[in-house]
Amino acid sequence: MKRPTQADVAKLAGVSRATVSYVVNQTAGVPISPDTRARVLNAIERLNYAPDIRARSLRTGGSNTVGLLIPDLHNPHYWSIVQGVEDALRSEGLDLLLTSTSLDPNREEKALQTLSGRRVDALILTLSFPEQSKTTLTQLAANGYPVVTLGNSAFNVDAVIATYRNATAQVMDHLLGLGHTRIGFIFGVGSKELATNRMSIYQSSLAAANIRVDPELIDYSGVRIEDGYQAALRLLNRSPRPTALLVINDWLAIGALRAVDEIGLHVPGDISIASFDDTEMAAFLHPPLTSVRSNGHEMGHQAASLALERIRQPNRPIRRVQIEADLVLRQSTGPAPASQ
Amino acid sequence: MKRPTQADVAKLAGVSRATVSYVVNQTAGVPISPDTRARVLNAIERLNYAPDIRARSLRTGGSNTVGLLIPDLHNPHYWSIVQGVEDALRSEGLDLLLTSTSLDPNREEKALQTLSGRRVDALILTLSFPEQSKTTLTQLAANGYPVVTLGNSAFNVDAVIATYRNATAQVMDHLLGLGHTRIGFIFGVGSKELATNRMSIYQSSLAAANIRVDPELIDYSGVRIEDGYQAALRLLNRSPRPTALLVINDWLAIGALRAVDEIGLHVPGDISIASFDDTEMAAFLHPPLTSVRSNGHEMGHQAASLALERIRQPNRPIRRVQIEADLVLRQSTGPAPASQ
DNA sequence: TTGAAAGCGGTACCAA
DNA sequence: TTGGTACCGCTTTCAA
Repeated sequence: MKRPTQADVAKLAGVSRATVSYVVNQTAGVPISPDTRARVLNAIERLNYAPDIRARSLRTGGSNTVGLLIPDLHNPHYWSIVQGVEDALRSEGLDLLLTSTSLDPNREEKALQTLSGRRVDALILTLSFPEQSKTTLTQLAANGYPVVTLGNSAFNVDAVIATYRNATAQVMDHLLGLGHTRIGFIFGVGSKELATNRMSIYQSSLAAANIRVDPELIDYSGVRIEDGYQAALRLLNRSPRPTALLVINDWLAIGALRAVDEIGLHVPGDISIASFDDTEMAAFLHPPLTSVRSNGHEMGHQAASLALERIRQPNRPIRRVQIEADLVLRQSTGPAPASQ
Repeated sequence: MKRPTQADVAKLAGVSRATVSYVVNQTAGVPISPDTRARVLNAIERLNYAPDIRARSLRTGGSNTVGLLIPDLHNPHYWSIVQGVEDALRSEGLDLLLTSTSLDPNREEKALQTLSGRRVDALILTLSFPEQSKTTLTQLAANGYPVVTLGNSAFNVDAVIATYRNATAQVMDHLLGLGHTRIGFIFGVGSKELATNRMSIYQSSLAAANIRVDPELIDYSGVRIEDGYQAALRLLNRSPRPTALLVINDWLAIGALRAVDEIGLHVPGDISIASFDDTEMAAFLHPPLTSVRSNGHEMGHQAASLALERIRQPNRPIRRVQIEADLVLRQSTGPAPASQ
């Protein structure tokens, strides 16, 4: 039981294959008599014909599709990126091909190859392991293939990056200003390189306040909620106990909140918690989270725009779009408890 | 700057296109001399050649890819479905093509067509608007195209369905047993048809306990957290106030928890909350949610297995896999408050 | 207004 | 062990 092809339609309608193509695509400048058109349409209907996109794309050279690579399905931040890309693409009538690498370094490069092997019109990449994927990516770019990196500007391609510098400094100042001196950091990220800048600002902010950076207060956890929970338990068992926790994303912060709760402490009375991303849920948690907003939707949208521009203007100079993160204050941060 | 093709490689290596194909695919039964192989490999390397998957798939008839349609990126339940599908596929070396419809009825059918137009080897569909997509889907199935529906068994195709019947009755009995008589229902679902069975059990359970089904206690909300929050506010403003809230999924339950909090009430002291899906976060919320677990990962995994079977055995009889939801009790449900 | 045929980039059969 | 070539399903000149 094979799917019907253009030829089947042509035969049934008693026309040539070219004619079928004309009516299917409403090809400009090729007038078709109402009668023929009707016969073709009828045949299509009866056979339930739908064109083979592979063949069309092979012939025309364009696929009308953009490929998107994201690292991990578990972090809601990425879903807003996907949503942003999708919205932008859809409004231009393009399709989205989505792949996740589940934070597997080997998968990432393979996925890259698969995606580009499909000859999608452009690639939007949120890399977790830039080092691993470097060769493949560089070669693609060298071939003139439209590539946009998201959250990474280490390659010679269009890029969208969130600049966490100021906002991270702000959140640290916020915590320091509230009198916190022992600030734990739950650093659960797929690949360390992704967030080194945030780490270094965490450290330099402490240094600027004349506070020693205590390695015991930095926890390199996994990326699941459970990992955030465990990390928080570990940190809260240090003594003296930290009075604030900075968490690398909202998702892990959920786990941290639970840990505080189970130990019988309160947020923000005993422990302040601040995180990154400000995803949809942040404002609704208990208590609502102070979070550094990095607007995934906007990032996705911009990335898609860059991709479209590049498709239409292959030779325009490389562009980098920066999206400035900002701090959203809510109830999960407060003054450090008076004494310890 | 076009990407190199097989022909380019052949020319550079001084061999025929066929030979290139042989070494690329390590075609069984076609021995290639070490020398030629080396020359070809070298040419591939130098040109940075990667085969065009469209062309290959066109010729071979298989794409090694399964398409997955999900309704909505906002509900974490779907994330776990995607993850389940992906895991199953990956272990068999297949690729995943993901599309979301953002709960737009028009998009759903269009996405269906795009996906099938790509001639992926199979389609896994989580339909929100079965009525709209009926024609397209039926025709695909009639053509013998491998299709698996997830959460819907209304079509004559392989299907994975979660049976909520028992677990929903259980959660209702649980609440009724705790003395709740006014149980609100936040029914925020992309399309009503998706959860009518849960609704009817909600109603019949009440009836069986001789409790009138109060339409005022059923809130048809949207699908975002904010919607769940607003719905809860509305319900909690009824008088007499409901003492328990059943929420159609964990995501909306986050909003409901927030609403209770803001009104100054407590869960479960004043209000019990139970929801569906039992996604990763449920156990970590404040308080941990009583939830009907429908194991999205398992559903996705099973769906992928059915798809694979169907690909390999196009004529095997249609199979339906049922996944029984079960109730997970946590701290968000408790005895109804003594008096009102 | 319609049709014939070349070709997109591969695969695989058959011959050499 | 390698090469020639028909063909997958479509688009797009060019001619009729």
